[in-house]
Amino acid sequence: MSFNLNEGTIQEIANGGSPKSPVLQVLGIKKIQSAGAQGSERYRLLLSDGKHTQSSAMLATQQNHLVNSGQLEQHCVIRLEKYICNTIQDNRRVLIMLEVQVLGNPKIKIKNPTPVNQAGGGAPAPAQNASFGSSYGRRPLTSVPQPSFYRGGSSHAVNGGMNRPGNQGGAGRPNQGGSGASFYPRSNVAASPGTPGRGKPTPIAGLNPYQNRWTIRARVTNKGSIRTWSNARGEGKLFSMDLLDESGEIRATAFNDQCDKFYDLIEIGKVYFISKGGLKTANKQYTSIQNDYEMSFNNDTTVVLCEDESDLPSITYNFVPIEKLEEMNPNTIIDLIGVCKSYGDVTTITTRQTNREVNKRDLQIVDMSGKQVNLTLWGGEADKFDGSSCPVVAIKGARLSDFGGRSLSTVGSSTVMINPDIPEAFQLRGWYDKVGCNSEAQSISTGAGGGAGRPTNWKSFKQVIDENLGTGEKPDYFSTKGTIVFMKKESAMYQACPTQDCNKKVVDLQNGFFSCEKCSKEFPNFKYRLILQANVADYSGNQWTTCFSEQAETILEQNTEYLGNMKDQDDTGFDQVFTEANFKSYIFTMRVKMDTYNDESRIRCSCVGAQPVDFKEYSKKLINEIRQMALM
DNA sequence: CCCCCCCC
Repeated sequence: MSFNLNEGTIQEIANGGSPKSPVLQVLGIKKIQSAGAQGSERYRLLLSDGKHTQSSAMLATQQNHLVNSGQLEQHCVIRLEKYICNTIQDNRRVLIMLEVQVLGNPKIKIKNPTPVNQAGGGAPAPAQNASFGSSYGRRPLTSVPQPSFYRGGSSHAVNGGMNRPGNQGGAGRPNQGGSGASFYPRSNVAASPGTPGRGKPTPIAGLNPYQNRWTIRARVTNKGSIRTWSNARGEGKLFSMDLLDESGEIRATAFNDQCDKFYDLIEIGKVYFISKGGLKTANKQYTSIQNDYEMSFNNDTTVVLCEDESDLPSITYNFVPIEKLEEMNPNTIIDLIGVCKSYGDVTTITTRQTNREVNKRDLQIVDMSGKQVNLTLWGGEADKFDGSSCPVVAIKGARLSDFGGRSLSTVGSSTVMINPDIPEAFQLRGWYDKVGCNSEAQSISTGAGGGAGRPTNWKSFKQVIDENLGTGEKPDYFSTKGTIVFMKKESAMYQACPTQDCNKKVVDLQNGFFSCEKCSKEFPNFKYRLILQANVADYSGNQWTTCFSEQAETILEQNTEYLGNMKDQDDTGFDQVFTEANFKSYIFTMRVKMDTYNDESRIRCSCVGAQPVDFKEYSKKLINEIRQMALM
């Protein structure tokens, strides 16, 4: 395969131009790890257009998955669908790659490019917001105000509104020098000496603590209520908000004076010019906002409403599949999307610390990973939730807890969206209606609402061997649809201690008394117990298994006492029971565990459950498996 | 400068 790079585009960008969707080659990828915060990696790329190279290109964090998944690697040829260029100190330009399409990998460097001349002279930085691809209009749906699809992939943004007609290549958005005034509309909201007047807003992705003259243009996607605190270091009040633009997102907090000054002004969903404020390293433990830094408002901070805002996205997500939650540390804050398969009633609990009454509701959320997780909603969110249509639920900023394995809970700063108008939601809807609704998801949450007890772990006998089940420290449990093919009739019953809950085999003293070693007592009687060795076959193989009383009674369709009497008095009838029980099928739940006896280790399989086959349910499972295979 | 966010 041969690739044509768009030669000259790197120089054009360096000069302040904004060529549309340039095709470039990635010559190098360097991971930049920020100190402290986990998961805050950034990738710096060396780009080539065949003629020049550009070394200060940063991949927007929302695109990190391309590198992490191996799709984007050295020598890949890419089409840069969306990017912005940010001038930093000494007039250097940093290219932020917002959306990248990988075209292929020729595995070698194309041509012999030389570093681009960065000194763009006094070039007036005409179009920093360059070359944004088209958006697809979508009809408004649920809670997203005037949503429109903005960008695909596992993390994406939703536009705050449809693009205006003719909005191509920057028309209708901030552009060349003089028209900047329209970009900074006169505002009566909070005019101040610091009101921005000239230049272009800084992309949020370009904010850093080493630069203090900046103005961002951002949508408030979330706003907390005013909270007060009091600790050893003092006391005060604050509120936090999440800010979003095309390049990224950041959390901002206003303390004390700024809290009073800005609380009423800031409204969720609106776009503001915000300039000057402190930036410090973000503590990711408390937020799912994808930014290494966090903003705090200070005395110099100005906030000006921007009414012309339909081009800005209204929310971004960084969804984590449910199956990944099991590997994550509890207490992290994550974004999740899934279908609400079932839900509980609203219940009221009393908090331990403050004796406050609060409402809660548990939802069971499934996604295409085939896993299920319990999600707790609180307060008004719990009250108003209606799950009757199995809606898609997207949560930004849910807290992962280790209760019952893993479960999720909303917190004050979480945003819950029902049936959001985003590609993932449509995909989930389609999957759930066809496949998910008929399949049994494996819950990663046990306990309240998380699905009763252990999820069914379907394994064939062959899989049990292939996957070495039962060889670990703890026993493994699995279920299979199996058929009894042979039973050891002679040893199926034994004489046990008559004491309640002591099932120890007794010794017949041949004098009318029976001795129990465990109880150290002799009894004039005994009780029969079942211990049935049965050979069970499924489609893949067969397995000897030990069935104790309850399961053996199910399989033999007789009660133990009655069988015992038969064994003593009615040989023919006793035989008949086994003949009739043979070749019957059940859903067997087995426990497998390594057992060492006389230095010999072997896997012991005991039957802990034998349910009659519910053919309708079992067929659903098979149909679903066939559908899953068709999807592969 | 907060970072609490409930219950099983």
